[in-house]
This record gives sequence, C-alpha cells and structure tokens, in this order.
Amino acid sequence: MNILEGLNPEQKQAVLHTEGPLLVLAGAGSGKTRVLTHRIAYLVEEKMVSPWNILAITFTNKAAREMKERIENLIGPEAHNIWVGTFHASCVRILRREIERLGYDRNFVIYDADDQKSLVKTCLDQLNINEKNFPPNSVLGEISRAKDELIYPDKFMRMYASDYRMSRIAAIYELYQKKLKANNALDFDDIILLTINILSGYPEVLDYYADKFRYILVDEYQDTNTAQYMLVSMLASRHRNICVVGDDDQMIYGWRGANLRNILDFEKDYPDCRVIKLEQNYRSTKIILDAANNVIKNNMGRKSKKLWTENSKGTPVNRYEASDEHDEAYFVARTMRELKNSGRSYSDMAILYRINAQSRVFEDVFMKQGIPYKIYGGLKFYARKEIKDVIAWLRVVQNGNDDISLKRVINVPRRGIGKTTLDRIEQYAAAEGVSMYRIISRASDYPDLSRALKSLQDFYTFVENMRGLASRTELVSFIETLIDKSGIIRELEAEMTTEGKTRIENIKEFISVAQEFSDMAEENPALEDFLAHISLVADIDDTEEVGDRVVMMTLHSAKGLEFPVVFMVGLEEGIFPSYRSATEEEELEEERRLCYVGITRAREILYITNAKCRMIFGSTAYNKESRFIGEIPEELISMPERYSSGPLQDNSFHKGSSFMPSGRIMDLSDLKARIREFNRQSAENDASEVNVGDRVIHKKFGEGTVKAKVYEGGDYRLDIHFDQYGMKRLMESFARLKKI
DNA sequence: CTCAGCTAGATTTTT
DNA sequence: TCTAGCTGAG
Repeated sequence: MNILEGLNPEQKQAVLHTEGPLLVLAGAGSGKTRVLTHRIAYLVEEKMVSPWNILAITFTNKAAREMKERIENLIGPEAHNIWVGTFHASCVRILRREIERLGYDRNFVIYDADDQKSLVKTCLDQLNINEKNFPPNSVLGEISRAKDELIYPDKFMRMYASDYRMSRIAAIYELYQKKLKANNALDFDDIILLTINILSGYPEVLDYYADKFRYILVDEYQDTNTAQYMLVSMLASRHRNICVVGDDDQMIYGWRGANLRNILDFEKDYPDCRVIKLEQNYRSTKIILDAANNVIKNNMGRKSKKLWTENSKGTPVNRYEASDEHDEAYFVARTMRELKNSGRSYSDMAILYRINAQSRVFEDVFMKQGIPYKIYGGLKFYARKEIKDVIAWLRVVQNGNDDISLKRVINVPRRGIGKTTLDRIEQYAAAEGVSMYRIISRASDYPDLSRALKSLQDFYTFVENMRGLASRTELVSFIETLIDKSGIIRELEAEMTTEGKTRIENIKEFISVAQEFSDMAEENPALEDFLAHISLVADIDDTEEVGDRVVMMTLHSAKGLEFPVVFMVGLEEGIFPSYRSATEEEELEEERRLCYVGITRAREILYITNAKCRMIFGSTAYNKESRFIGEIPEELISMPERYSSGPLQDNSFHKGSSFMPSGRIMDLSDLKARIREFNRQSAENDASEVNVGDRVIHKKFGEGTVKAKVYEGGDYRLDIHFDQYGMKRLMESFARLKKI
C-alpha cells in the first residue's frame, strides 16, 4: 500500500518533511489526523525509523486511542511500540521511572479536582484563612494557573509581595505543594511540572529521553500551555524533529492556561521551520463552512487562513427558536425521528451544548420519546461517591501517606472513628510532620486517642494485611477481596434501599473495569498502574461505541469529532456565550472559537436552536438569542415554519395557558408580543400571590407555611408545610390559597 | 459517635 | 435541582 496515496499536495509535503521543525496549520476538517497518522506510517515504513523512537502527543484519551488504531491499520502491530498518549499519560510514564529523584515515592497517587479541593481546605484551616474570603476553587484556579506558567511558590510570593490577597494565596500554594509531597500525591499540573523538573535537573534523564524521541508529533498544539510547551521543547532539543499541528481558531482551553503564543510564535522559536497550511476542507458543505467563516472572522489577531471546499453547497442552516428548553428538546427529538425515517442513522446525529447541565432535558425527553442516546462526559463514573470510596481504599493500601484518601475511608463503613478523633490525629501529624497513617500506627502512644484506640488499631492492621495481600495477589481478585473485607458492600446492603442497590451495581461495574484493564495489559498489572489509568481516563464508557444512538456532549468534548448532522442547542446570551465571559473580550473570543468548533463539526446538516426562556439551576431565565446567530449571514439560514402546531402541542408550558390560541397560525412578531404580554401578566400575578415564608390557609389542609415556590409549566408549584397535614406539593392556580 | 433533617451554595468547559 | 456540610438530639 502506498502511504502517500490519496493525500493532497500540502498533506503530502507535511508527511514528507520529516527532518527539522514543522508547523502544520490545519483548518477544521482539513485532514490533520490523516497527516499525523500517515506521517508516522511513513517514518516507520519508508524511513525505517524504529517505532520506539517516536512520540505522539494528543490532547484527549479519545484522540490517542483513535490515532493508535489508525496507525495500526496502516503499519500493523508494530504500532504498539510508539508512544501515543496525552501529555499527562506520557509524563506519568516517565515519572514512574524517574520520580524518586525528586524525593517522591514511585507509587504516588494522582489527585482529582475533589481531592485537590479537600487538600486546599486543609491548608486554609491550618493557616487560619477564611474559606469565605478565599474560596477553595478560586484559590485552586490561581495555583493551577501559576503551575501552567511554571511559576513556583517562591516566585509567586515574590511576584505578588505587595498584593495582600495574592500573597495569602502564595502561602496557601506553598503549603499545598508541601502537603502534596508529604502525601506522595500529584495533582494534574504536577504531572507536567515534575517531569520538567526532572528533565531540567538531571541531564542524564534529559539525555535519555531527548535521544530516544527522535521524532515528536504534537496534536492540537494551539491548546498547549506554557509548561507543556517547555516540556516539548526539552524533549525535542536533541533531534529537533518536531512536528506540531494546530489551528489557532480552535483554541478553546484558554481557561486552562492554553497559550496561543505557542503556536503563533513557533516560527520564532524555530527560525528554520517549515510552515504548511492545510486550507482545503473535506468535511463540510459550502454553506456550513461559510457560516463558520463568517462567525470566526469577528475575532481579531488570527493567523490568516481561508478555508475552502470542493464539497457541494448543501442545505441552509436550520434555525429553531423554542419557547423553552422542553420545546427545544422536543423539536430536536422530533426532527431526529424524521431524519431517521428518511433513512439516516441516529448515530449520524449529535447534540452539542455549552454546559453539561443542558443534557438533562434532552435525556428526559429522549427517554420519553424512546430515542436511543448516549451522553459523553458529564456525570463521571469515577466521581460517584461509592466509586471514590473504593478508589480511596485502594490508594490508602497503595500509599499510606495519602491523608486525603485516608480521611475519606477511615470511617467507611462506620467503625466509630469520628471527627474529633480525626482532628486530633491530624494535629499530631501536622505537629510531627508525618502522615496521619503514621500517627495511627502508633495510636497507643497518644492518650487522647484511647477512646477510639481499638478501632484505630483494627483499621491499621486491616490496611497492613491488605497491603501484604496486594503484593501477592492478582489485581482483580485483590480488589474483590478488599471490597468484600472492608465491608463497603455489606453496609450498602444493610441500607436496603434502591439507591444502595445502584451503588452496589456501580461497584460491580468498577470491578469489571479493573478486569478489562487487566485483560488489556500485557502481564499482570500493578495496582498503581490501574490507579493511574483511572485517574487519567475520565470516562469509562467512552471505550465502547455500540448501537445506533444519538450522541450528546459539550462543545469542548466535540473537538476533533465530526457528524453528518449536528444540533447546536442553547444558543442564548448567558449560556453560549457564557455569562462568565461577558466582561472580557478575550474570553468572548474564546466562546466564538468554541462556536466555530461546533459549526465545523457538521458535515451535511446543521441545526441551531435557542430557547426564549429556560429553567436553569433552579430558576427561570429569559435569554436573548446568542450574538453568534446574528453573525451567520441571514441568507444561509432557514427558519422552519413550525410555530403553528408541531412543537407547541408537545409542550406543557402552553397547556391550559391562555396566551396560545390553538389552531391559529402565528407569525413571529405576534408570538413575541404575546410572550411579552404573558410575561407581564405573570409578573403582575406574582405581586398578588403568595411567596416563600407566607402563612396561608387552604380549604382542606388548613393553615400552613409556604416553603418553596418554583415556576413550572406556566404556573407556580408550591411546597407548603401544613400544620396539621405536613408537607404538600400544590399548583398555585388550583390551590385556592388565602394569605393570612 | 451517629443520624436525620435542614440550609446554603454551586454549576463552564477537561487532563 | 442536587449535594456537601452543619446542627442538634439521641
């Protein structure tokens, strides 16, 4: 097979230019994955480069898996020896071998966002800093940004010496970092940072890896941050055969420290570099591309690039303005069914939204309508309580210094070790500068631990036994034993609730994940490998893609994917663009890039929808349509004439409400006027009606207090606590309440 | 120490 | 809407 076959001239050049630095500016749908995989195949098959000398870095696990598969299809099983992975996965691989140089233990654990938050809280406690003034999440944001920029605590301190708030954060940062090390734990940023530390501090290590990786390829280069940039530069320093592929218009991770300078200044960093632009789009219709180009041209400071395509013109962008989020979901469901009836598969269709919370309504409606779907991301399997508990147990066994996990499991299931005891242990640990587990191992030395002494000793013995077992037993059976002996399942069974049952099911699912991991591994995998795997791979179910199902995901996770039919939903000011980006022009541009990414996912048909009113985070919002809709030229858009019958009948919002006369066809302005009228009326009604906290009288239930009031389907749902009858849920218009 | 019941708070996007 | 964390009674 000829590796160069079917490539256009630019793609061919990118494959053939193997020596020296290369920047490929690849527009959306221009075949960049194709270039990357063929380039690797070319290196191995034609240039006789050993797979062992190649490093390919992707941004997501999904992309890594896909790339591996495609390379394997081209060159066969040799592909296994190529390092293909995310930045984080590749660095963990290096750290497993080298981290002891930095005084960490080889069996370090990786903290996720929850663990990080707990740790920051511990730091705040210890430094007597109020959580109210220093919310853990925003502190973490600052720390993370500093790490992205390779700013260490001491430098951070010096930079902000004159700024009270920031110097407090510097103190937290310093303690946080110390505790991470004491816990033998790394957060996500550390994975990159510590790898850089080793490479820069130990020339022999740098030598080894810089020599090993004769050819380095980086995908999604526009989304790399300063630390990642540094890492790549170091690894490429010896051979300088570095090929980066990216598109500045698709930079959507600025909030995570992605630095556009990396791609914009590549030519300065490597003056001898070759730049190749891929501008022919093979994915989308002319209209879709036109729409995307018109949106993105509103951004300033881009690399000049004009995407074009030989594809057909296609159909106009379909626009639907829903009355609320249910209407929106019903519209999508109905349209999808029509498409299915006209011969499309559900798996050809995707719903893309800005925030995970938007998936809920779709899930609801799709379930009712019997449309098969699959949600990517969102509720993470590993984030569930019971799963986190099991993982924390495994971590404690693996690494006793992990205080965060220890605190999590020491009383799961209950064994009479409460907050007081834990606080004391923590204080001793801090005072002596050792881990909590160490204190527990010598619990009898501390008189104030006497009350819980027995429990503590039992716990200690149990963990020690398990640790011994872990080294002797095969992974899966060890995990099963631990789950069994720890009593987690027993406690859940004792609950006798459906919730408990689900949790047990999830734990079983977790065991099968371990089984799968074990099956995939070459030999019997170590516990630490499994733990690292599940820390770095966020989603379990993105491994299998089965059946004819619609997919739903955020715009961020859609990057790199394509679908024949795309529904971009919730195009409203405040949602997309997000209200949080409203103030900064730069953030707004990032939202616009996200919109560009969304539009360019579509191959043939694109739907854009917005809802006039939307219930979000428990309250109702009336959002204007997104400015991005206005940026698509009107002549590219078609508005389905559906306002009369279809969607609105499905929609409980209008049932029994007077503002929608049935059977009459209405034009848009008419509808708008009526919605205004309706809103005005409800506002008026509101004034005279009961509110939370009011005392009311009901004919049947007597006196009570209004506890909650939620707008629902054109009415208010009231939760009222009646003195005689307790809590009742009533709809306001039927309840006939009198205020007292 | 545990449990139930309640309140306050949070929800952008991901490795 | 959901959940983490707090409070007060047992």
